[in-house]
Amino acid sequence: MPNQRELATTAALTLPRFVSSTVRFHTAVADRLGVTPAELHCLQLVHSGVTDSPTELARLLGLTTGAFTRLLDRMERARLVERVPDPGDRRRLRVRARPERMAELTELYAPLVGRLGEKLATFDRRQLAALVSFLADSEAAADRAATELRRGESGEIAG
Amino acid sequence: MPNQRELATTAALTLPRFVSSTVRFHTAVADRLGVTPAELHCLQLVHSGVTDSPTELARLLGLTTGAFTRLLDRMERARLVERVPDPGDRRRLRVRARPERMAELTELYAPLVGRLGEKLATFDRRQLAALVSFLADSEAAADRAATELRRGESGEIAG
DNA sequence: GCACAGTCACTGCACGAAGCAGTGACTGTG
DNA sequence: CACAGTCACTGCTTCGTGCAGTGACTGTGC
Repeated sequence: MPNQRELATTAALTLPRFVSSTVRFHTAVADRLGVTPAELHCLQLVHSGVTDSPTELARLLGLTTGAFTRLLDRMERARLVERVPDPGDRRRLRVRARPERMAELTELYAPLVGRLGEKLATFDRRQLAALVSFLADSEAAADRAATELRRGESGEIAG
Repeated sequence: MPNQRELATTAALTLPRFVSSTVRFHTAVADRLGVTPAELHCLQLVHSGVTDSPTELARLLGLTTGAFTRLLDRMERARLVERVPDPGDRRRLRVRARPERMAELTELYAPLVGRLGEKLATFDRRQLAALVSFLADSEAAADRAATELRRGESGEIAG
């Protein structure tokens, strides 16, 4: 049974390469949709129902509201999303993903999803449970790590 | 036992969010190092010994050699890498990562690696084997999907 | 041994994405 | 009804990247 230190070492070696291929895939999907990686990121946040508020989206993307306004302009021009006025507060706006373009997004993910689905089918219940749990934790850990890194951004390492 | 269709559906829902958090983490690490995501990607390629050829690195990053020259300029100025002349062919160059800065990179990854290591320690052999195999396949699949997307980039979807 | 095409890294120029700072519309509170 | 706060939006600037062209160098054919 491998101990924790060995596992951490393995993870340290594997993780960066894994992250890199993931980023590369994400970028390729974005290119195919004709958008930047940040725009794709935004699209997925909206599409998966995390939020539809521009200010909140800007925060999640690490952008200023000004930059996000331009991003919205581009995405609306590309017919990926539309701006919907908020009936309760006329300062506000809601961002809605256009279903017809979402199909394209799903399509671009399909080859990867399909291959991974095949792979998953070779696992038994316990293995699947471990995997699902691990992926959920990884997502949370990555988000947390990203947030922590952003928070302490100014100055510490600069040298 | 869940069938393949169900698994693919689950994967389709989970994957984009997982990819997004990963990208977000990668971007945060890059910001902390004071480099762009592309530069970090390059750094990892060099550091992990994939290649040290500028032309090859540019290809892997999806950049032109011109753009890559600028990228190298910035990374060399940031003391992340250095240009080393190739003794065999005086047109050529080799890119070498600076070990002292590589420690910082490892450090930035450490929190994530640590948490995932802890999680891994709760799994048994069969579960670990499944996970390792799945991650390896995912990396390969993501790379392949990215390459395919890049290859067929021009025109098909544009409408 | 010498010209010549090919390769490699590097340099103007242009464009696009994003930060910063400021503006105008709108909200809720005293 | 005045006033501070919020929200999205607009100049201006900076920076990363693509494109096209340049100069140094290589190996091959004559």
